[in-house]
Amino acid sequence: MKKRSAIGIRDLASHLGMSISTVSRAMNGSPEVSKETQDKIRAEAERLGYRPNQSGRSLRSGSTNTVALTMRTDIGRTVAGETFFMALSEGLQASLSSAGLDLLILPCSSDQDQNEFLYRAVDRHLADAFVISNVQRYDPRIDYLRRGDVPFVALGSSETKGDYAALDLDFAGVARAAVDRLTAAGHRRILLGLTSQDTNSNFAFLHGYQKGLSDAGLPFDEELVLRPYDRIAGGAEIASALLDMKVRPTAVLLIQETMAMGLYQKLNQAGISPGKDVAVIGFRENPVCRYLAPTLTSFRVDLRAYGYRLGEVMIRELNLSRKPEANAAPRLELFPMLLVDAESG
Amino acid sequence: MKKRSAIGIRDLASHLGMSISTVSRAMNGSPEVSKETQDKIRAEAERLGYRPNQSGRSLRSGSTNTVALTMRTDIGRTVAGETFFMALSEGLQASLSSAGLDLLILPCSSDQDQNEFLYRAVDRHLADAFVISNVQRYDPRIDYLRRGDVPFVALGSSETKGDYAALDLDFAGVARAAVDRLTAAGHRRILLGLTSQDTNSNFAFLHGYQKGLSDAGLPFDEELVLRPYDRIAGGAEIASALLDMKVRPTAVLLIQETMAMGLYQKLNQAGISPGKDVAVIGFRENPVCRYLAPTLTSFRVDLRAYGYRLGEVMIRELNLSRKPEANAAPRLELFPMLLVDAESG
DNA sequence: CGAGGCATCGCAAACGTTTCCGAAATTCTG
DNA sequence: CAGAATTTCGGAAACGTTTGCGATGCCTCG
Repeated sequence: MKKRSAIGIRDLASHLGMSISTVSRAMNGSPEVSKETQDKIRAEAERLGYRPNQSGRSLRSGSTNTVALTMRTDIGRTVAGETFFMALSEGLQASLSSAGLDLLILPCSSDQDQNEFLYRAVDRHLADAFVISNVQRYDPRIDYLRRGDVPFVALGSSETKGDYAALDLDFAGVARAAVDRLTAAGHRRILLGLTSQDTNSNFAFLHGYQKGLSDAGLPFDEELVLRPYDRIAGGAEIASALLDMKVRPTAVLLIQETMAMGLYQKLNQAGISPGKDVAVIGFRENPVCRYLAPTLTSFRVDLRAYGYRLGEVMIRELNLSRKPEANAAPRLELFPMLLVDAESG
Repeated sequence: MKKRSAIGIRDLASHLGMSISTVSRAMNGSPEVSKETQDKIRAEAERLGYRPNQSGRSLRSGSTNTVALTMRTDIGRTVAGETFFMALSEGLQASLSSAGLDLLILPCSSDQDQNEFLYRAVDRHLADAFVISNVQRYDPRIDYLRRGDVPFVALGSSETKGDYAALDLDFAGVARAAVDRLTAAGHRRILLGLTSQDTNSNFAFLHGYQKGLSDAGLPFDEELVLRPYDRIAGGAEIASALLDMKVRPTAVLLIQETMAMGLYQKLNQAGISPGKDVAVIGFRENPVCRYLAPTLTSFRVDLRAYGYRLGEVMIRELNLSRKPEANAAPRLELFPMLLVDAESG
């Protein structure tokens, strides 16, 4: 059963007539071994197909040269998460590999607690560093990682205090810009579609929305904020709510662009045409937006670049000699997004 | 820097006043240690927050208790891809965890060679077993894994011979059923939209299509087979081709349902209404299909169940005492799909 | 020419766990 | 009740790698 007699460093060393330590150093590019010997060893390693065993290596050195990205599979299952994680990890991978790091994704299913899930991965030392996604407004994982002194980057902002790195899309900025645009076009009642999750992005989006309103001297009406559960079907919910209102809003701002599908459908059924009777703006452009009719005005982000930047931040964290300050503010970086001027708003 | 003074099995043993071996056995549920001692050890482990170090464990035992799913990120970046892998890995995870196995996703970006990518992961012994996806028509990874005697399941069928397990959606069956349905409705010229990739699913789909035609006594016309590169935009290409044909096809069968978006748009622009003037059937239903107008007729698969089944097959493979037969046929299992009778065809 | 420095490499001790083997304690058998 | 069988546990050797330290040879410099 355990047939796999892979070639080990010992075999390689004896083939070469050299010591294990020299071979090890050569494979790791240590300056202590001469250039020629390195080349010879590398060549022989290639010839014999030797690749260092990761377990032995990380057992001894304590590092795996790997960073793990945690991902909730139930999030991605909505059409929403769509291209997000794939494109992101593509950029992340590219960025990390330039520093000799590997990427690995840890999928956390909906029936698992995402906190316990992370703790387990950390304790088993599956990776040297972690990217946590689906960050909650107050996220205990952040404290855990900081306490354990394991490097990480939060993908998404949080209210949890402390000295750590975080990267997020500019939810607040986008919401504000969208509201600015709508008020400039004369809209005064703007429906806001959030999600039911307790993520910080909801709050940031809401704050941007409020800021945009006050910029225009408009009052904030709690009734105009909706938090449907499902993504696509949530759009229909929002449409229904809109249709039921006595003073009907003339614009809708969606944190989830896929909500536009349900919204469009429901509005059309009611004889209200989106983009004409009601302006619609979505948060993040995705390929589907371009095939809605009318095409959906939204904000574009280069997800691959976003992932690449995420990797850069991670590499910085790994090289950081940490002097943890207790109550410092998170080092939050917001990634820019660009307005895509389409037909719906 | 290496502050992480995690608690080890030695600490736990000395805390308990027992030997390391007993503790190790207790943690692994060995029958050699009495029930009471096990409980006591488990409790203390819980109290101290001890979790076995994965590196040490797998170095000694040679197994990681982990299966890896390889995934191309450029595939997933298409709209359908991500919901596919997310839902799949959710089911897979559930299934594997019932056998005490962990799941881990290895993302392979578009600028990496997916063969080398796998070889590296295998040689470094990142996981005990692998699920390879994006299986090519002749896939060298299969030979590699068989030669190395590492357990794996191919997610997707292949022409590569040998004694190995494979699981796939029933592309051929679906294509045939779709064609049967269309010919029964009187269609005689059916456009077929494949992808430009060299995957076996393209061939299976084509074969099912041909079988369906011959069932109805219709000739096969190579001209009716299109292989656009992009998914959504590919739909537009197909529409253009359709419009240009002298004898215009009255139905379209798509291996990629997202092609329907571009197809619909282009057809509508030309004054041809899909579902009325031209019947359209897609391969796999996804949430978007329901929001197309007209709704897209397609075939449904419970992706979570698909993933769950994948896990079961994997577990079977892991328990299999392998006596590799050289030229045996792959043990291919086809997962059933269900017709969703919608408006477009 | 001798002493010190540098470049290059080998020896052996870890890293944390599993597991073979033997020892001790307990129960069973005749 | 003696001996055998069984249960329960501890000692210690691995697993494959990295790395501190010491050894060797060679070069340089006073």
